[in-house]
Order: sequence, then C-alpha cells, then structure tokens
Amino acid sequence: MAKWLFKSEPDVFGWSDLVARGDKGEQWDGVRNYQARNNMRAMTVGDLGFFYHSRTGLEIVGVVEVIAPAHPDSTTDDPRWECVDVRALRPFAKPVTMQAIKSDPRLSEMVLVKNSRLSVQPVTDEEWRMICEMGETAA
DNA sequence: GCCAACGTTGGC
DNA sequence: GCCAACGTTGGC
Repeated sequence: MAKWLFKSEPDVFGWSDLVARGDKGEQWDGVRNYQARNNMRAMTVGDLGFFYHSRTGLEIVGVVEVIAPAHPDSTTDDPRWECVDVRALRPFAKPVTMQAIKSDPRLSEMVLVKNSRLSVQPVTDEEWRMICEMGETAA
C-alpha cells in the first residue's frame, strides 16, 4: 500500500474542514498540475496520506485515507483534471513541522523538502514510519 | 508581503 | 521544438 502527502492551505481547506466532512470525506479537487494528478491516478482505495498545512501552519497535522479512486474533477469541464476522495482518519498528537522535517537529515530527501511546490506527492515507507513516530500517531 | 522556484503558454 | 514571458505556489 502506497503512502502519500496532500497539501492544503488551512485558510482555504484545512484539517478541521476535512474532519467536519466525517466518513463521507471530500474530493481532493482543484489540482491543476500533471505530476500531482498522476500521483492521484496511482492511488488505490485504502492508501494513506499525510495532511499538510501549507503557507500557514507549515506542519503535518493528520492522516487521511483514500476512499475513492481518481475520477473527473467536478470543479472543471477540462477532462484532463481528476481527483480522488479522501477522509480524515486520525490527527497527529503532535503536529510535525516543516522545521522539524528540515532539521532531520534522514528526511532531507522528502519531496516536501526537495520540491516544495508539488501539492500531491509520494512518501516512502521509511519517511512514513519516522513522521508517524514524530507525530505520536500509529503508523 | 516578498520573491525564488517552478510549470505553462504561445510566438517564432 | 525552443525559450522568453507570464502566472502561481509556498517558505520565509
């Protein structure tokens, strides 16, 4: 099972917004970048991902679960863009900040650090385990 | 709020 | 098909 990371500005759509959606979850719409879209196409139901607050917050705050595979993004007529559905699974007891990630050399290869502009990105199993530990949540 | 880094667009 | 111009993202 693959691991991912989803970025969102909390002012626009934050962790609490996803939590409010409950088990119904929400479609991860609005992605207009091929790499991010391709990552979503590669997802399967049951895959897990981190929820990261960009711009304001700059920390990973929770774990989400993919509950629907890639489908057309209903917020556009452009058939190129697709999105998956996700739901909030569990919060981090201790959010893991960008600063903490950057200061750990073992996480220096994370896409989050290397390509800060990619909004949907893969996470390796090792990175996943380390960050879950730092955030004091189950892996 | 600034601006570097990156992706996309479009004229040639 | 190149690449300059432009728009957007997101850390700082």
